[in-house]
Amino acid sequence: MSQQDVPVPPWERPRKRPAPARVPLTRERIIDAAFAVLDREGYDKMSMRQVAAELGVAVSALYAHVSAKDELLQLMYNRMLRSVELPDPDPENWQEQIKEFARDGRTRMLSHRDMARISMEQTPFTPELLPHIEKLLAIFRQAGLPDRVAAIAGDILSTFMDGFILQESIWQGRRVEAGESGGTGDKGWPEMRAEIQKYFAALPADRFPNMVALADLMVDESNDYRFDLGLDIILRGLASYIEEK
Amino acid sequence: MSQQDVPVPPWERPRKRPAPARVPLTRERIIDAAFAVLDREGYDKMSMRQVAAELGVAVSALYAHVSAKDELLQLMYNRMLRSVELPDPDPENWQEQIKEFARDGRTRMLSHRDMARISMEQTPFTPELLPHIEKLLAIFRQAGLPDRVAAIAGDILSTFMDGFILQESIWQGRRVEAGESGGTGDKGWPEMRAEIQKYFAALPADRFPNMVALADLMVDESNDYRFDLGLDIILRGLASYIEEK
DNA sequence: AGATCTTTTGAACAGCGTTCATGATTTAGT
DNA sequence: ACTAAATCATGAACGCTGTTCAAAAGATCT
Repeated sequence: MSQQDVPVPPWERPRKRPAPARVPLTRERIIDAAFAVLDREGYDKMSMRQVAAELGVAVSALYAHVSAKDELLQLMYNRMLRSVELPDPDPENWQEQIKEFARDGRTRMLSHRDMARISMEQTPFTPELLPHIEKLLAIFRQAGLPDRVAAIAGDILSTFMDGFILQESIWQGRRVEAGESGGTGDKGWPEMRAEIQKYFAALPADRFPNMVALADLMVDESNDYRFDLGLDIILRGLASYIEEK
Repeated sequence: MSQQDVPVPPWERPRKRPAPARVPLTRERIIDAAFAVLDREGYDKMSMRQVAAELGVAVSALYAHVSAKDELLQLMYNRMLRSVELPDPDPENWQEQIKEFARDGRTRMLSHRDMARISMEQTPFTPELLPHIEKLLAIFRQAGLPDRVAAIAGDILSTFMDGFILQESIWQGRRVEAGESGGTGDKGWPEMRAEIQKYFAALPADRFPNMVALADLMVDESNDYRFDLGLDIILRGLASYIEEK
């Protein structure tokens, strides 16, 4: 930024050509800007025009590097899981390996606002994903899962992950919306949770006995806890197929 | 339709007022039209303007009955699960009960194009859903699940359902898109599946041994089969908690 | 320095959700 | 039956969206 405001000092110019005056637009820079806008404004407001504005550039300039918004979203998706790495199969610890993979994935997703929305729209079998799918398959197979289960276990898992995180971020989105309108409406997570819990507990007990009874458990637990429990349920289910081989 | 083109015959006019000449716009009619547009054009093209056109009415007329597009989508969502009914808990058959519920839900979703997209955006605890959640809880608890598991079992299940169906419909969407462009590109499901399978099988076997080995199983099975297997995995996982009570 | 090729621009198109004053139509009161 | 009141639908407008394209600007090479 400041590099292009200040003239380049002579002693730092060993290059033949004085380095391009204008920093050229690249895919990488566009993706960076897109993430900046996404994190600041959210998915709904992340328009091409906003991204261009972030770069101080005309909208149409983007289309020289990116064929459409869909492609940009795909690039963002790929960027996000660029550094994902799965361990080699360790049949003793396969459940823990999978859990760690899932938790890491969730952390990645949540590290960018509304990322789950973007992830959901992507085709599940992108070339960048193939190595990860391969490793997942390896882990499942070496754990002893029958092939027909191993073949779709990854599907089930990623479906759960995407779905869970998407729901999670939709909830967060609602909270922000509600907070924007009113002056005192900027209620945080705990307040909102308390409200819902109160609402559940106040339901007519004759028609909703179970909801009233479980109001605490349904709402009070953190998303981390619920995610882990869901993960555990799925892994137990998968494990139950091992003997059948 | 033809009722307003042809003058009303005198012998069929026992009403004081000759029945409103213009059929009044109602929420129900708007929802009907919205579904018509959705099924015909898909989610992306289902605009307020299209819905209004479907009714032969100005766009702004809709806003007298529906506060915003979000509300219309919510109404569509509620309409879809209006007739959902869950059985009373039968602890002997709880797994089969849940499976039937899930299969019925999936059928409903798939009966309207892109319905999963709409469903995903909805808050999970809408008043219309409460009775269903209550019954689900009843089934899970009477089956012997510990409370902390029963409380989020419904969450896990619906997350899986929504996620799975959404992925499913995104795939279908891609297929349609691809089919629209090219003349011979109108490839059906089986052709596409065969292509992907071929692609998997043709991967370098040294780097992707598991994918090559499981190419058939990963792609060849129908969505119904995969959905049922996923369901079974989750139910087995849930069942594994029963003893711990 | 001039010509070539790449990148960026600005304007435009068609469509979107939403609002609002105006005009039409149905309902209610006398 | 005729008028006053309330309801409903309209069309135009605002500000936004993704995307295209001829023209201008910039960098590169001879």
